[in-house]
Amino acid sequence: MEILKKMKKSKIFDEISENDLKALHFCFKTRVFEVKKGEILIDEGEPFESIVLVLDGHLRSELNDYYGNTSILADYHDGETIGVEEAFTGNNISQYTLIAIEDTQVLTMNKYSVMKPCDNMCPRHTQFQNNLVKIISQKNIELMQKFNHITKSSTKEKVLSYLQYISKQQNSKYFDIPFNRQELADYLSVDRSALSFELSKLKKQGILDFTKNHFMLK
Amino acid sequence: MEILKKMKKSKIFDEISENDLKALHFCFKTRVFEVKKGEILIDEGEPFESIVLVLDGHLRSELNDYYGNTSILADYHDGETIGVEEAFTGNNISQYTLIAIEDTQVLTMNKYSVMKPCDNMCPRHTQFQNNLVKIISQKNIELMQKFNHITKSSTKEKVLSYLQYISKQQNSKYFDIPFNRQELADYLSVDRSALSFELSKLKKQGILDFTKNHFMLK
DNA sequence: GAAATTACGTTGTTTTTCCAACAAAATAAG
DNA sequence: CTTATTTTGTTGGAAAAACAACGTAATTTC
Repeated sequence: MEILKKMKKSKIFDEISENDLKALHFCFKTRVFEVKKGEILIDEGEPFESIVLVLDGHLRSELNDYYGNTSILADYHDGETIGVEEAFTGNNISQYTLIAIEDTQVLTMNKYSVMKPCDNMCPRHTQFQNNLVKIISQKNIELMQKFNHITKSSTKEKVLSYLQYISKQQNSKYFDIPFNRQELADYLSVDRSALSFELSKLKKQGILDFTKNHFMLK
Repeated sequence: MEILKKMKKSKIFDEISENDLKALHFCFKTRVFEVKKGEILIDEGEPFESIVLVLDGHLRSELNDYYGNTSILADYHDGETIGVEEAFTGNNISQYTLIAIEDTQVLTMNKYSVMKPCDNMCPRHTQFQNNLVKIISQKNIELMQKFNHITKSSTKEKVLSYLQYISKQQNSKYFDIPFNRQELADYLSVDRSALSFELSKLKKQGILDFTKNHFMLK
C-alpha cells in the first residue's frame, strides 16, 4: 500500500486530507524506513528526537532492568504513534526501549516541527491537535488499566484481572490474547513458571480453559 | 485568592487571558465548590461527567480492590486537572476513586463543552488544545515513571528506584517525599511493614538515612 | 520429515513477601 | 500536662512467588 494511504488510516492524521498530508511531509520532515524484527529503534536512556508512526508492522515498548528482567509497557500496531508525550513534555531521554517485534515500516516526524506546525498546516491544525489529544488520552487510559492489573496482590488476581478485561473488551467468554506465556508474564510482572502454574490451577478448578493463547473464561 | 487568579495559574488555562477566562465560565459550564477532607468526589465505577481542576487543595486518585488494599495512582495539587483523558476517550466510567486528602476547592467543567468549545473560545482554542496535550503528556510520563518503580522485582529495588528518582528530581541527596510510610507502601504496591523493614536495613547498611519523610540517599 | 529450537507445564527448593501482633515513638486531643 | 490516637519499626510464622531444573509438546529450520 502507498505511504499516503497508510498515513490516512492512522490516528494521528485522522480526518486530514491527502493534499494536506502531502504538504505535511515537508513540514514535519518525515522519513520512512524499514526496521527488521528484533531491531532496537530507541534504547532506554537514548535521546528521543522523533515521533514515530507505525505504518505497517509491530513495535513494542519495554523496560529492562539490571538483572535482565523485561517488563512490557505497550504494543504498537499499524496506525499507532509513539513519542508524542515525550515531545510535548520536553522529555528528551527515552525511559524505555522501543523494539521491533516483526519487520516494520515506520514513518518518523521531527518532534519540534510537529510541536510548532508551520503555516501550511494551519487549516488542519485544530484537527491535528485534537488527534494528538485523543492519542495520548487513549494511551493514558491503557496505562491506567494496566495498573489495575499489576497492582493486584497475587499472581492469580493479576492474571484474572487481565483476562477478564480482555474478555470484556472482545465481548465474549472466548478470546485470544496478544501474548505468549513469557510475554504475558512480562506484561504482568510475574514469573513465567508461576504464571503457568496458576493458569493450570484455574483450569483444574474449571474457572477457565485455554489452549495456547486462546482462552475461555466463565 | 479570587477564582480567576487561581484559574490563570493553572496548567489548563495557561496563557489564556482573564477576559477569555470570564467567557469560559459560561462556555464550559463551570461550577466551583468545596470538598471536605476524606470526601470522595468520584468512586470507581461511577460515571465521569466532568473535568476537575484543583483550585486550592489536594486530591488523590487511587484503586481499591476487593480485600481493601489501596493503590495510590496520582496526587493532584493546585492548578492540576483530572479527567481530560476520560473525556476525550469517551471513558464514561471512572476506573479509579478520586478522594480529597485535605479540604479542597475545585472547579468542574462540563466535559462535552470542553471537547467542543463554542465560538467565543476560538481565538484561544489552539492555545487551549496545546495545554491539554501538555497536561495529558505529563500525566503519561508520570505513569510510565511509576511503572519503572513498581515493576522492579523486589521491595528493596522498588523503594530505591523511587527514592533515586525523587532525589534526582529535587537535584539533591537530601529530599522530602510526599508520602508517609503507609502511603509510600500503597504507592509502590508493597506491604507497609515489609517496606519499613527494608528501609531500616538500607539505613543500617549506610545506603540511606531518614527521619520521617525526610531522606538522604548516597 | 528429521533435527534443532522454542514454548509450555510441572515439581521441589529457596527466597521473599505478606500478615498479624506488638512495642516504641510521635502526634493530636482534651 | 495527661491521655488517646496514629505512625513507625520490629519480630516470627504462614503464604506466596521466584528460581532452577527438566520433560514434553509444538514450532521452526534446513
